[in-house]
Amino acid sequence: MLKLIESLQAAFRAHVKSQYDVKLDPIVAEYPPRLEFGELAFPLAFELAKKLKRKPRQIAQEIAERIPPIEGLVRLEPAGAGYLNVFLDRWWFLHREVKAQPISPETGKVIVEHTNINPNKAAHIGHLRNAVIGDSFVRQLRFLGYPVEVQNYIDNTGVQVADVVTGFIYLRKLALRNIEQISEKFDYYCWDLYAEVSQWYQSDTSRLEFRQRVLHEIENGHEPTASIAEYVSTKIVKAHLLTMNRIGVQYDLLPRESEILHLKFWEQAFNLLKERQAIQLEVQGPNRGCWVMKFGSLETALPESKIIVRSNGTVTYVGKDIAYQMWKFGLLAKDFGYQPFYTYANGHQVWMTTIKPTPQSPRFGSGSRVYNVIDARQSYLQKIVVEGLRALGFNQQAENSVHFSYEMVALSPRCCAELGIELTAEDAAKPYVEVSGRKGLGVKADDLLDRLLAKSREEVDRRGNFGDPAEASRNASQIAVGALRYFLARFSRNSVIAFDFQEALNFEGETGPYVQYSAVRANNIFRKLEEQDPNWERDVEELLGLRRAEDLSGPAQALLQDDTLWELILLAARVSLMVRQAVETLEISTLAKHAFTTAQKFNVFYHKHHILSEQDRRAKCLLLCVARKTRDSLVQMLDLLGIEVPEKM
RNA sequence: GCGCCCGUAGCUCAGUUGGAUAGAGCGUUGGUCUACGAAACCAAAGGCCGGGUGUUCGAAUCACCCCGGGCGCACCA
Repeated sequence: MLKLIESLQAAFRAHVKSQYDVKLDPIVAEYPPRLEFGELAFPLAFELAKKLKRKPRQIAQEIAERIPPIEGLVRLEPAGAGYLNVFLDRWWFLHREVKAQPISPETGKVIVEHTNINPNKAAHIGHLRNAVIGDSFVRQLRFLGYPVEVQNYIDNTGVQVADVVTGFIYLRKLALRNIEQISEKFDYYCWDLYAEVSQWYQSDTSRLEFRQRVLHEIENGHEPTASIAEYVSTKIVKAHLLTMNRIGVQYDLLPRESEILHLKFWEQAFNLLKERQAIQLEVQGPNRGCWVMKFGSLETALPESKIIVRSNGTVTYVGKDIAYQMWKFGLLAKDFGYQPFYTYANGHQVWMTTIKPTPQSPRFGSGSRVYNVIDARQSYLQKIVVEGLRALGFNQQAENSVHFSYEMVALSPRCCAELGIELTAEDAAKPYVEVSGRKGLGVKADDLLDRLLAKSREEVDRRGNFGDPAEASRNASQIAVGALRYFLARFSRNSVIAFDFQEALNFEGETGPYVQYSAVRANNIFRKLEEQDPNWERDVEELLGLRRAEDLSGPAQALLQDDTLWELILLAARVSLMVRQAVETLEISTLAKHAFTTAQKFNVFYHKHHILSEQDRRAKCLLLCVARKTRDSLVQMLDLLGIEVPEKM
């Protein structure tokens, strides 16, 4: 499809240049709203009309009449106020498109950072959105041929971990060996403890001193605090990996803040920042004694400034983030040590940073493009990180630092009621409530998954497709994951999701299971066919060997004119263009939508044409050809969304 | 106060870097099961695209101004 569009654009560009001496760029191609307007439409006559001061319709007419014939077109038609509508030779197009088109590999490593959950409590629904967006994006980049490295940053020395550690030591008064014996789900236990500690501070703010002490002890490796912090954060990171693995999300590397500190990444970045005068020491004013970064254009009133190093000499989060971002681009001349952390059931290994390197570790970092999947609330800080790179003179790296921003997941009022959450009057008045770990307010990822699983298992059992409970369970899990991942992918990234169980637990209509079901139906056709006629592929190949549409049988020729089939071919042909668009605009939902539309059209096709009972051999092969192409593109799109196709549904 | 984002059918959302008659799903009403399984399909009802002004051959889309809502703007992360 892309090739066809490019050749049409070239033909139009050349024609317009020679006939009107006008250079048009770009030449926009559109998909007409209805098939009666053709397969592609070019509004270029509108552009020309402006330059030539003539009526667009007249120009469109003229071009349609005078342009030399183009391969693959049946006709070119002026329409509406001045469109040029393209009508394709269906057999010619189907012929080319049915063959899978290889994608050439790209060079330059892409680093995608996502998930980044504080290792102090269970993952919640907001983290799931991050991971689903990040992982789908990674899959799409890989589809386009990019080498991708997935990083999940672990802030194991921050306030949030310190809070839970404070809770263990000062509130629960537990030693490490007691903590190790906690039998309940550890991330859930910490979820409650974290909320409890926050309350505990609130009722007596002098208790915040405990937090300060703990924070300090973690940074300096003071025992037993440091070991407790290490135990807690590592155990929770493991829990997060398992939760995310349930929905098919895996990582390559877990870079930890502790190594950024201990390997003195910051020191080196700090020296460079000073050397290149990207930051200045404030000698007066409220920020006296701090190193600050100033940015913003000088023409506008006040330049903004951000504290990078506090007056007590410690570095802020943004400072550490600048150092980390520099490392990602290979600008730091330092590197982490790496150790294997966990091996997934599929054999893939996640590595974690350490101080001492493991001899044969893979190479990480040194990307040429970096995407940080972080929610929109951190836009300001992400902007500062990029400004930091710019201030250091790394303009190219600044250009290649992309904040993949998306909106948060909030809780709908109904959802809060269902969870038994009592809201303050202020919160109750809002259209939705922000998730808050500190308040213990939110839907835990594993809970949601369990509920989805229970519901899909019920559906699976009702249908009685499986004798083996293990198979039924696997099937139910694939469907539950499909529902969840599709639900989180279908919203455009700038819209806040007001989470609602009823919607998330739905398996009908615009949902993951709907798309999965279409793919399963398509597979069923081929499974049955395999029993009836194991040599069917030979017949289909023979059909595709026919050069001219006239060689098809009468019924097959008639089918070629059926828009139901034709639409499916067109949708399938657009898949790689959709992926490209999704990646360029950072909009995963584009692909989710396309998958749904394809599934919808397939279901129409499925109802209209009963393939296996088709008597005409050529017609049957044509139907099979369309069904196979559609199935392949559905499977492909689902895979790019991280959704598996169940065996039965 | 400043900055970013959102406002489209009863509800939840799409709307292809300005294009043809604004589309889905849920919900509602009424139809379709002889199994390539109905987790599906068909049909109906439902819209001053928050309001206004402008730019344009053309605006849900762009600009400006309002109105309503969300989120940021720490020597927290």
